Amino acid sequence: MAQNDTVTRILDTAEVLFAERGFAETSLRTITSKAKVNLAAVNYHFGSKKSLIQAVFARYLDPFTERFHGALDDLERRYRGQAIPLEELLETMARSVLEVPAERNSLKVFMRLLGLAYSQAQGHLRRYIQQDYGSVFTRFTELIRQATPELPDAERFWRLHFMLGSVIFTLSGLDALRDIAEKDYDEHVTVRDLVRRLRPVVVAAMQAPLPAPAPATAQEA
Amino acid sequence: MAQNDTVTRILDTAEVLFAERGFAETSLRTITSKAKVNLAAVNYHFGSKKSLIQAVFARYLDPFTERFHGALDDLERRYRGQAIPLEELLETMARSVLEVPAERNSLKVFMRLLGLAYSQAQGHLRRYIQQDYGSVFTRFTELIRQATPELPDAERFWRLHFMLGSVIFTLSGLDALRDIAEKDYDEHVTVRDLVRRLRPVVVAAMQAPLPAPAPATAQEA
DNA sequence: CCACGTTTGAAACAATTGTTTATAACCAGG
DNA sequence: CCTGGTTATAAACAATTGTTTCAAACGTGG
Repeated sequence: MAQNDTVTRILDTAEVLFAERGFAETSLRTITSKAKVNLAAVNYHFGSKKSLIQAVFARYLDPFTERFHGALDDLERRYRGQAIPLEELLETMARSVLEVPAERNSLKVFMRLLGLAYSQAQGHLRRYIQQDYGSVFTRFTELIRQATPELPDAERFWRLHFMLGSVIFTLSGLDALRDIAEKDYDEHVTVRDLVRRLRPVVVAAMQAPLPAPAPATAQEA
Repeated sequence: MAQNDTVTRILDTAEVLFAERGFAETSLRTITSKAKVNLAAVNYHFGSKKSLIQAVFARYLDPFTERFHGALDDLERRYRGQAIPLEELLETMARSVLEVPAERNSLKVFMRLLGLAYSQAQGHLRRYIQQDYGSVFTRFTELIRQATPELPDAERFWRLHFMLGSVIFTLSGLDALRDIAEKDYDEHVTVRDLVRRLRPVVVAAMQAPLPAPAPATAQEA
């Protein structure tokens, strides 16, 4: 029934095609023909291509934010006011991300979509995500702030984005990188492997010594 | 003269438009009209849109690889056979990247283009870059290998890409992130500032402790 | 000055895009 | 049964895309 439903058939097909070809490079005709659905169905059910893209994201992000909020609730309850250790916070986020595909498609697709959203020029997508799902991120960063009181606010901001870049970049480009890695080293790596490898790196990065202060150059005030 | 030359006018306009809107989202008509050049000029001088894109990259990457190779030559000469320290290698790479805009446009545009190239689905662009400019990267990673003998090869491979992600992600999304950072914290941050902030983070990440070995899960051999 | 290869110009091309329209099929509730 | 709103279908739409064509303009070597 869910499989035969036109709406979910469109979403299922669209998310895969978007992930492997990008948004602009995926036409509605490609989606509808592969989904065995009439072309007009997209505009009928979603209104426009743009809305379809957002719907694809919502289907991933809604379960994720719910889980993540719940996990953070648990954490705060357990630590009741005390600062939650950095490792716990990162661990919780990783666990929440890894749990998403239980309700949806592969985690690989999800990360690829996220990567596309952030690299999208102009950034209507990033703005949409920020607007509808920014609150979890805000809550998370605030907890990170309490876990790393020694870091200046600006420094923490940038380091968080450094790490966000590591995660999104490697996980969204996983297929291409895996090909290289498999050829050069034996290993067949999974998303979970990468998350495991990311953990100590992220912790070390957040706890790295502060950079040398900016040198006063001639062209600056 | 260089300014009046049709070819360079096309390239100058294209790289800016590509950087701020993406490749698929930038039409040849937008480029040629903004460059005050006839529409057919692109196909006449470059053959196709695809070739134009590659030409835009070549104009950045050619000077970069030349400088970078030269800088690595200097380093190897100075250390004559001994392993070059990690910090030196990173410092050299950063300096080479920062020097590029001296010959070309802004560094911001360069990083944005790199980010787009890597996030491009399918990845013909990534393949083109790898094919024509992969040798410098290979040389660099070999030196990194000698500088971090304690790291398993696969681990170093992934950590390098983690860091590549940090750099490309933050620097290519600089404009959007800067807006947030400026609002929340005072600072007006430049690319050079980010590179300075990246240094200790990258070093710490590369030297982080090894991850816990992969747990033997049920579905794995 | 003329002739010839190079570059520019305006127009047309064929293909593809997202979206809309009008009609048909469906499928419940009276 | 049939009637009314919901969904599916095929066709057309208008706009935009990259590319090609062919004639005009250019500029340089004879």
